[in-house]
Amino acid sequence: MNIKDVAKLAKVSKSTVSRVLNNPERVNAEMRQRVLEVVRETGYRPNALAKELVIKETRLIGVIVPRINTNVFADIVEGITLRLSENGYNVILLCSKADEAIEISHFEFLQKKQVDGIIFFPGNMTLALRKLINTLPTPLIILGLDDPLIKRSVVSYDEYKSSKAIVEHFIRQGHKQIAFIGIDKERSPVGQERKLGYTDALRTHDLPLNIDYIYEGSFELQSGFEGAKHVFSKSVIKPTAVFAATDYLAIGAINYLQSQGLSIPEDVSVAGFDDLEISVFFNPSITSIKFDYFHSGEVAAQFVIENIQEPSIIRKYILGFQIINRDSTSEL
Amino acid sequence: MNIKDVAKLAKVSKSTVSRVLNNPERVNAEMRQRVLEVVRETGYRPNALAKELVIKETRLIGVIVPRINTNVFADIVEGITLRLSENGYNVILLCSKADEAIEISHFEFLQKKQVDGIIFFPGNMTLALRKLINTLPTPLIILGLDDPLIKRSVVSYDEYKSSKAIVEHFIRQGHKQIAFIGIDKERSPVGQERKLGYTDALRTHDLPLNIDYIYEGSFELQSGFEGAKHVFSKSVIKPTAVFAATDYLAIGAINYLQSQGLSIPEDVSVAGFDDLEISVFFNPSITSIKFDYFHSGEVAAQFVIENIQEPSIIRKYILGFQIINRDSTSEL
DNA sequence: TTGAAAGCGCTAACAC
DNA sequence: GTGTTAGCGCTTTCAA
Repeated sequence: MNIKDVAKLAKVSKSTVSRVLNNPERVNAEMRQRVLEVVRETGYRPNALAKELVIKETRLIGVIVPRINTNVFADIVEGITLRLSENGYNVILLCSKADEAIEISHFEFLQKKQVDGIIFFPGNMTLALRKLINTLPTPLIILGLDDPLIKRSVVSYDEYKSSKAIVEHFIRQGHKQIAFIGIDKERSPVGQERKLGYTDALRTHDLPLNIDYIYEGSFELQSGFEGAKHVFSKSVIKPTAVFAATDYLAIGAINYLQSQGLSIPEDVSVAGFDDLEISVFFNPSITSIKFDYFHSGEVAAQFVIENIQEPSIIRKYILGFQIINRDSTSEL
Repeated sequence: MNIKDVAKLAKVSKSTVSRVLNNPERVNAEMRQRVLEVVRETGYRPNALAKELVIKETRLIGVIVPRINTNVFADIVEGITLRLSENGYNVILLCSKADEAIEISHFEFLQKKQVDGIIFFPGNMTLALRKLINTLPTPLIILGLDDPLIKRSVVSYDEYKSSKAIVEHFIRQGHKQIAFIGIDKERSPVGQERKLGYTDALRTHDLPLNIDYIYEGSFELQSGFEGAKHVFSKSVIKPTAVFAATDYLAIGAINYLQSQGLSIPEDVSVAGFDDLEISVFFNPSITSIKFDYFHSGEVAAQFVIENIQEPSIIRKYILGFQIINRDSTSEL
């Protein structure tokens, strides 16, 4: 069933059917009725491929993320999807596993598919990727990473500032021995930003940087456990506070510390990052940094729509954060 | 830049360019080199819309889910996405908010977009939806709900059997006063299945059904708290065990019980459902039912691919479950 | 207002 | 092996 068949059945031309579907006001009521009747009876669905080939607009946005099933990415993707659909756009979702080769092939795929725009959360930034991003003819929004050499709108998270803020929060509470359980450079650039916030906070407040206080592993809960074990067995003077680069890591760390008979926060304060839904119900409830990831997805969606209409606009949006002070941390 | 431009630059015909890109072995090496050279230099990307209009295959699968940012759906979507992309398919992701009208409009959208297949996780099943599902010309896989009147391949979760199993686990441990904290009928059909497993387990073992032991609310943590409060304030004889229909609800319930000075599991055993990543690290670690949602997504992907090749095949896959016995439950 | 015809960028017979 | 041509299903001038 195509437009020609409908036209025949309604005894009108293809053009008229097309008009009824796209500019109904431009066709007189009687014919319009005839056509709509046929459309209803036959269940005719206009072929979007053919239409889009002509109008050069697919109303499709490509979304490239390293993963989907983590709180952060799932929130972002839902924010993007909902906001886009409010504006008549839909999402082709692509998972990159933070692998550059996959990312590049996704870009090629999306170009072929003629998407109207792309929202990209890079794993790591490389030369090849940066070049690709700067030369791609498609509207493109970068998520999570503000590279000065990239001329695109960006939605980023102030990993550095927020990390620094929570470490300074510890310092204000009188802590001087502060450990950091983070994420490997190789695994994510995010880990480095959060680490830098930590080291700079110490430096700013003239506290020594103790290499034994730093552990960098993976995102997994287990890595938080390992990290705390590492830090607390290695160091001579034990830390009084631990900044974990995610709430999962914080929970893992708390588990280790409690298994060693330490009380949180009486013996050690522990803070996390990302404020999981369960963090408030954990025992002790976890002090954390909260970003509204869902909203960042909405903003990215807004940006890409804006860029489709006005490609020259470059915006930078840095998502605000909150320190949520709970029972896992206390004054020294 | 289109195929005609490339042809001109390479001094060959459009067909030759097309062949180089789709059946390179059918064109001699010299011309192939010339064409590939031009493609590389110009960065030409063939327009997939035009191609797909001819070959009638988009290699796109529509995925309709109620939400994205919950552990369950995020896992499913990632499973689908990864498995599909291994097979050269990609995903258009649509969020329905479990709203029938939105679901129906998504189906229409996907038909127009000429997707090769659809994977659909319905909110609730209605007459209109069932009819649509049975008549849609597109290969379609149903997720999460095995309706006897639907003639499609299905991937489902044995909510009933698993719920019954965990309640029977309680019964084997000597519990007789078992409460249920579930989810409103209106919110999700899943809630009812889990409740049925609960009531049937009691019935099977000749235990009385006490209406005061049942609370049905939302998915939220807070609802678990409220549920426990409700059950424990209302009942004369207090329950010795609580089956919560999700781990979030279990955590909420545990929080309430602990706030009342009760020890878990000494005073009350609490079991959850879905085995969140944090459940093992919670204090006490939570007894739960584990489904491999990621894998269910992979299976759905497999089914839809199979249906594209062989539309007549109808398969039913019921995902297995495991009871994970941890510290939140014990013998009476 | 309506219809005829050209064209979007590609593939696939078919003839050479 | 290569080019010519028709056609996929739609929109959009243009003329009537």
